[in-house]
Amino acid sequence: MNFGKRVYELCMKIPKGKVSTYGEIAGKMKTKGYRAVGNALNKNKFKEVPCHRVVASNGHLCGFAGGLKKKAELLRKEGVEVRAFRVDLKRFLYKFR
DNA sequence: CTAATGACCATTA
DNA sequence: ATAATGGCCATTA
Repeated sequence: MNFGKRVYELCMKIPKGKVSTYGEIAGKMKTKGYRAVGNALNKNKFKEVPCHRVVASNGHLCGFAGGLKKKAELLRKEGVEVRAFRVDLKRFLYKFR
């Protein structure tokens, strides 16, 4: 499960109040397995990891193990403006170095 | 090993 | 704007 660990590390690297996309994460890990990234989180569903800060490339919130609603609320609590399960990537997207 | 699934993405209509 | 299609990767059955 080295792959899942990679995603885990990257997710926790996301600062509070910012969000990231599966595409960015996948690109950072030199792979195009966007789906594998989300899959790893879903299967592992680390509760100690801010996986809720990861949204789709279009800024739309995808499924979340535990409740999509919860994910939106969590993001809002962090300071991210969530509108109809959508986030403004222009302002809240954190680009990995 | 093969087939199917999924918290995806981009293109095209 | 939404809908459909093809492609990508890892995990699971």
